[in-house]
Amino acid sequence: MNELVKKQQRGEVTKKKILEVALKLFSEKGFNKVTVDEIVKKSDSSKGSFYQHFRSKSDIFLVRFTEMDHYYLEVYKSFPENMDPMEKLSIFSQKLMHFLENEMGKDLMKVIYSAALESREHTYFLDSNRSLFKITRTLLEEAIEKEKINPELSLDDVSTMVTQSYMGSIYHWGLRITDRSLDSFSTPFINALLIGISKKL
Amino acid sequence: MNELVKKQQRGEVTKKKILEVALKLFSEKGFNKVTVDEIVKKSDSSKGSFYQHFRSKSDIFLVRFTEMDHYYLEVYKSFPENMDPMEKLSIFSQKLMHFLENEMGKDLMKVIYSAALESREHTYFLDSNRSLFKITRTLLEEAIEKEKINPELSLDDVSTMVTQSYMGSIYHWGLRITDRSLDSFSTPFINALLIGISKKL
DNA sequence: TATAATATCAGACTGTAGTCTAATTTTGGA
DNA sequence: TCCAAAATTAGACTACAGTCTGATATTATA
Repeated sequence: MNELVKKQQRGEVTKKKILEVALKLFSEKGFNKVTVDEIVKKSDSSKGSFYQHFRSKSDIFLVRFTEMDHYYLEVYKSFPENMDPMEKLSIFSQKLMHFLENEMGKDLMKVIYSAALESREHTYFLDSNRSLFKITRTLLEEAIEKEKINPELSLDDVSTMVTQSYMGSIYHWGLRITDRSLDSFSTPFINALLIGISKKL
Repeated sequence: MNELVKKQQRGEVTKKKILEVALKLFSEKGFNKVTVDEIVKKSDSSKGSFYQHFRSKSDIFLVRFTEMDHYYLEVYKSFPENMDPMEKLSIFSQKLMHFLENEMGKDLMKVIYSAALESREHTYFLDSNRSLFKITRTLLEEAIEKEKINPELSLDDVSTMVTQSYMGSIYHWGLRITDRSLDSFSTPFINALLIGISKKL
């Protein structure tokens, strides 16, 4: 065991150290007040190591963001089999937003949202949200099968709309200087959208 | 006349020159490939002048973006008096997105959306959209008066939702590498939202 | 018109993210 | 075990947005 750990690449240890120190500094002082030089100094590392393990300063946040994939899956699996798929979607979205605000925080979300627009690799954001998109797509697929959704809309259509509504909620909240919670903004919005795409009786 | 022009502050002439040169360079090479040094050199100006007239490099784009206020008002005023307010909103939104894509362009929109998240002055974005928000709010007010909207929703609620849907449409489109137009993404989304906030019969 | 206050301008300077190169360590195959 | 290839590391260096200072021009006021 010990040997196995030791045989793990030295690099992984360094990466973890840098990640920890960086996240600690970001939470203490805010992303913009922390420099990469400070991070590498306080983690007894170097610029070379930093950029060996992370593509950019904001990549630190992206790594944390992406690590949380498993949470979405847990929420998804927690739904009872027979629950209305539109209700699942609504609750899933609400829990997602609550999670993003409380576990990730506004600073992180703003940095990621901004960096995604600036990054030339379009994979940046979409990759790290892949498992999230997969879940909402699955839920929407179920809703279509159960004829809960306006039959004029395709799975791609509604899947895009849900993505747009998530992005709109988060971006809007990121801009506002407010104490109101993200989900207090997002829930009415997403629920209105879900009504809008529902099959009319 | 000539005298009046001459009496205009020297500064305004410089500002205009910088703006023109910068926009030309941005459209030729893209925002990120143009440096402020290049802009001031090619406009026979200096860093001092640049930052005298603009708060930042991206402020150039914001100025252009904000100059276009009057367009929204024209569209708004073009609607016949008796048109359904929800239809007005739908058409207004569609024209807005078409305008943003074709007159502003994706590069500009991405830069502005990203800079807004990074700027410490929260006025950055909201200010430059003030007249837009005013119009959508007026349209929503009219819709509420005519009882077209779910009475459980306040004007603030629906106004926020429309803003969220605009931001979501634009942000989502900004991320995607696609030839599809912005309004082909935004229109179904915004229309679904409008259905979702409508008063049920 | 004289002068003080303000606006404009030039360009050197600073801060910081990210790159590059060369040294060192680790690993995997012979 | 030995060595070549690959991974890791250090830190000097570059690029560039934005700041600062001091000079010059313009305007407002007396």
